[in-house]
Amino acid sequence: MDSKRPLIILSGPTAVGKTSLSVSFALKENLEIISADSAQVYRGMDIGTAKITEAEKYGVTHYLIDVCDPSEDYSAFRFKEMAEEAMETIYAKGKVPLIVGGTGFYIQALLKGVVFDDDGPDEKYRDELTKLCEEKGTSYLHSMLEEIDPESAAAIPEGNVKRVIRALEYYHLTGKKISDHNRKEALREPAYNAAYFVLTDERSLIYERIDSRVDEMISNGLEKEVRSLLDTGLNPSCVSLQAIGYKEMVPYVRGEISLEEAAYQIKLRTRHFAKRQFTWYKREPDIIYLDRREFNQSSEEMCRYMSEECRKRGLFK
RNA sequence: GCCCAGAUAGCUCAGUUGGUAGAGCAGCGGACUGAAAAUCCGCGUGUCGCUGGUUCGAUUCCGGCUCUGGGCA
Repeated sequence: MDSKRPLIILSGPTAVGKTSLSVSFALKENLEIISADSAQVYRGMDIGTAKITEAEKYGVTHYLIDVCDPSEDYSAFRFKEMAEEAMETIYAKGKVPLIVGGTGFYIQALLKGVVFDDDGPDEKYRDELTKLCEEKGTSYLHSMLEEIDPESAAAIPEGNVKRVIRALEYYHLTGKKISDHNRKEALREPAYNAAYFVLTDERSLIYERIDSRVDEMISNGLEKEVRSLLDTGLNPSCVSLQAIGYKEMVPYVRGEISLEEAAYQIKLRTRHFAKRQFTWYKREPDIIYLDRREFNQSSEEMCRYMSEECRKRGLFK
């Protein structure tokens, strides 16, 4: 019936328990896992990203973990390229890929086959615009956008400098409006025959889990991990160090804030992140929610349900 | 026991020359198409500690009480 290739996705807010469920399900259905996580790609960033350990993998093959140096800039574009390559490998083995991770933006790019048709990022141009913004203010940049692409200017608040810069960059590289591009891409149908699961739980429970996980990270040596990253000469403003847990530990390591303050900030920002993830999923169509409360927290029951849903969609032969 | 200072939103506090109040943070909602664990936008009714009094009207002034700091004994 559906000629599209099969794809299973398991996403959900941070600290909800995706990793453990994904391994159980992969073992049950003989799947291989591709990580859709913007931070676990970086080598040497293990504790703060709650990266899966070899022991936790139980022999399941994982892709897109530890594939970048922290000095590199990973992106949705790179994720899509690398994930597609990994998927070919998996299909060639006669298996179905399981995408696991909390970066909804990456999943969207892959699932809908979004085309990134410019040659970005243009770091030089970005730096130029950033400097311009510092000198002349955010309204100046925004009015530049207003001139070339009023629709984007209306959609992007003046204060959102990163997205204003991206819109300007897109025009700079292609001569086209990013608003036209976005409108076109938004109409895309999924490129795969997919089952998109989102694992959820009561929010207060997730918040509690976040708090205790952050405490664990700190007692497991997050400070040391951040120190050794900085010791390699890594610039604290690079993309990898903007990840939660790292960004907040840097000022502590420099002696600017207390450990208590750093821990508080990490917990807070992780909660905010989880909330943003919830918002993202609300907007995504065709999500199959897996609410832990409805499965009595039993991963066995959740796996059974996932298998059923996949069969219904013809994902398994 | 006495003296002083506090007591206002979940927290830290501002304020009302007497007409029932507002910031930051938290929290909640939202945006997002090559930085996404990034970045940004929106949402503020709470016995103004309790209790008497003065007043048309008290969270605001006066008295008493309770609690919390600090000081003196």
